Amino acid sequence: MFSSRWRFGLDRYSEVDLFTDRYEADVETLSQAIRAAASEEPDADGSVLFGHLKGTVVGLRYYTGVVNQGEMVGLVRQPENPYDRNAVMVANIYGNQVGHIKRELAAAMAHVMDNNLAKVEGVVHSGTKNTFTMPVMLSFWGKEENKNAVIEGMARRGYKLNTGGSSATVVIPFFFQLKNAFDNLFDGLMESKDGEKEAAKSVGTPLLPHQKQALSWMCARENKSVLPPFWEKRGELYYNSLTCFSAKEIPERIRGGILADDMGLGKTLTTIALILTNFHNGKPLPVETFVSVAVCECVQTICVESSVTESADDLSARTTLIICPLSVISNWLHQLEQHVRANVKLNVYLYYGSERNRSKAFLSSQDVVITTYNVLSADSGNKSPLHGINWLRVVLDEGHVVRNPNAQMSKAVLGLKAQRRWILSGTPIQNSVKDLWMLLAFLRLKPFDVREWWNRVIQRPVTQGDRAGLQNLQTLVKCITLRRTKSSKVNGRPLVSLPEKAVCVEQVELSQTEREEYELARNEGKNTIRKYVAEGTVLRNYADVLAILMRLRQHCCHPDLLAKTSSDLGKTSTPAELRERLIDKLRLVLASGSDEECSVCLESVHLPVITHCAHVYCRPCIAQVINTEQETARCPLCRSEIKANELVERHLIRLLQQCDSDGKWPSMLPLRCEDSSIKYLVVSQFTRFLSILEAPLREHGFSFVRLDGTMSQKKRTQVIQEFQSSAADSPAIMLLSLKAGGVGLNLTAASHVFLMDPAWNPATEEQCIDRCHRLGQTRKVVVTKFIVKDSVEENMVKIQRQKQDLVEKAFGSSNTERKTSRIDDIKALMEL
DNA sequence: ACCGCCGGGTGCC
DNA sequence: ACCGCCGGGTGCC
Repeated sequence: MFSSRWRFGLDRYSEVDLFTDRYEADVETLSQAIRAAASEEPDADGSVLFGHLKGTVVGLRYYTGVVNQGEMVGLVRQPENPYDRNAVMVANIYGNQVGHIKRELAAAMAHVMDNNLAKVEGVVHSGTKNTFTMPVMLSFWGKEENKNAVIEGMARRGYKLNTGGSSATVVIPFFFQLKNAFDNLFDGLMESKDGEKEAAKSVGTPLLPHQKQALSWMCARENKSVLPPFWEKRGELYYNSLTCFSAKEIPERIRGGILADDMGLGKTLTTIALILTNFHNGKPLPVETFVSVAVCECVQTICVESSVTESADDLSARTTLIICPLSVISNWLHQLEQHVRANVKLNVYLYYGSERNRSKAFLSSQDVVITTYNVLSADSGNKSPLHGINWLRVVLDEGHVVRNPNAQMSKAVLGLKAQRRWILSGTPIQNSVKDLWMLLAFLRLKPFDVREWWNRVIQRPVTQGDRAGLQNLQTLVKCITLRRTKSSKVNGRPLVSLPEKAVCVEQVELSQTEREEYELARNEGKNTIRKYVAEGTVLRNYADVLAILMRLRQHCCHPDLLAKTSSDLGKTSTPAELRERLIDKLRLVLASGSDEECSVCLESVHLPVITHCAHVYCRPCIAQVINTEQETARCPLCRSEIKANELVERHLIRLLQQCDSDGKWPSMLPLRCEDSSIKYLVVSQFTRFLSILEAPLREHGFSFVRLDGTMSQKKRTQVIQEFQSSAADSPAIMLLSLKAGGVGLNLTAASHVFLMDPAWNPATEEQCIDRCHRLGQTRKVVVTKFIVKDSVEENMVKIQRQKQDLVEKAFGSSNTERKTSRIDDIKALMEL
């Protein structure tokens, strides 16, 4: 199953006998990869070349548009043309008309174009000096299924497409190289951008070296007149080497670009510094200060670039408009407050809410106006003040959020008038090359702000694996982007250094009762496993073995965690009552955390089902157990008989948010809040354990929030914001489910981490710790791992690194050697 | 000659 | 356009 485009590509190869069948195995992966990279927009990058045709452009002498040798031209239907409703206009890249396609050919093309059977593109190879007509090479592109219709339709009108060309050739061996290059498109964009610039005095926070570099680069991008990528001066003309277009006037330079630094490197601070440092003519923004002495300092000219040429600018433009997602508005306000000197009066207006001041005069008198994409989008159309102002600068924060060109938001963004344009984004490409178009269009990077040219010159070549296309894309991105990652280095030193991290292991003693209960369970388990070992049935009962381990781990956390067996549900229940209770139980389990671990696969429960003995598993996992053991199938956790038709599924249940919060204060949480500003992450992989912790935390008057996998994205954002706040009444503790949230989760407000129970996979723990031990962390990070002494937890830690291996062996190949070592692992774990 | 041929006028769609 | 086409002038060789 591969895409028609690729089938087409392969047919080509067999035709020209370049490749043999051995490449066919790669086709699936290749097509998938390309599809993923292109997200298939059928009219652009999903198209194949039908063929070429030499045509004629006529009427040159009536129009001013000129073309160069090799220049691409656009073909536009003119159904309203009074002389011929089939008219096809020929225009150069700036949209200046060059001529028309000759009538008879236009009639044939009109049929193809109007029925959307193909897109027709033109390149002029010769005759550019002609007075009256010139030849044009037309190529027809479209969906594979329309190929024959187009070829036949043209042939019927006397035009035979030459289908022997090779422009659509996809050179497979280069593909992976290209794919790799594309993945690294935004890497290493620091070359020759290593000047540093001091921020204006009004910036109160000293910039780090890499931030000074960024400031220097941003000022240069705003002030220096550098030709945009692919433009060069040839005599009196400016020439674009990609499209072969030339113009007398200097192409409009891109004043701005993409700051694509990793999260946490200070894009916001750098942008604030830019606003204050680079006003007109490279001078700082003139701001009022409360202390007269400081006025002199602030207005003082710092480091005026000699190449500043702003004569054509509207010097009355003052305001920088910042557009961001709602969730980061507070961050901007906070950082402006934090980084702008206290004695500096910067006029900042938050253009948000129904009472917002829509006066253009008022808005353009501000230094900074902040608004959201939604407000901008809602405003656009009906006399939007934001669209009526010629801004000094527009900044798109988290710029990658606008990437669907058809969205209202995108149109609103593209309609803004500004002298300088910036995009801030940690991840400028979300999915594919396509995402870049919006960014280039916003920056008005001609000619790529027109989709056709972008598609023809960059997107299609790149998605079809063309080397030159990718190289052009790289050049393009390189010219307008600055990106550093956390691992980038300045003068051989890392950009930022993280504060120290200390990890200590706290051994926890079980109370006497707990120890007795634990030993009981352990001996039971030991005996069971011993029996399996003796019978040689360890592997057949592997799920059971893992369940035993799980129960022991739960013992180490809290007795209430231990799943109740069916006897607790009441043996006298009627089947209907039992079912009712089971549904209730499953609802509780799901409500308290869908990332509950399945005892069979050890992963978060996926497609949860509950057994009649009230244990929750992934449906596929438990189905496999039942399938293997057939009528003798027993619950891996409690050995009750289980039947496939007795499993109760989630979709029968109306999920209710409910927290199981009874429980007793676990003695293992030694919170000492000496410094009241220190915040804590309390992490467990058992969300029910987090629930158990809630009551005692409440009792002891701790303010806390909770983040687990069951929460909606909106709720998560809200909780994170609350926790990250430095306000005095903000929560000091976050109860965090180990697997909740993505890698991007930023919990730097916390500096202490309590890992309440060891995870099978040490990488999971590391990831969790990194949520607070990351850029933005100012304190030393202290991590405490609680391990119950003389328990399975200790052994778990010992074999943590082998866990992945263990699971693989459990469900992997049937290799005898592996089986033996697997059994050894289990024996070690149980101290057998 | 209801043709052919010549040469001037003319010219996108 | 150093073309093609059109239409008026013209007409044996």
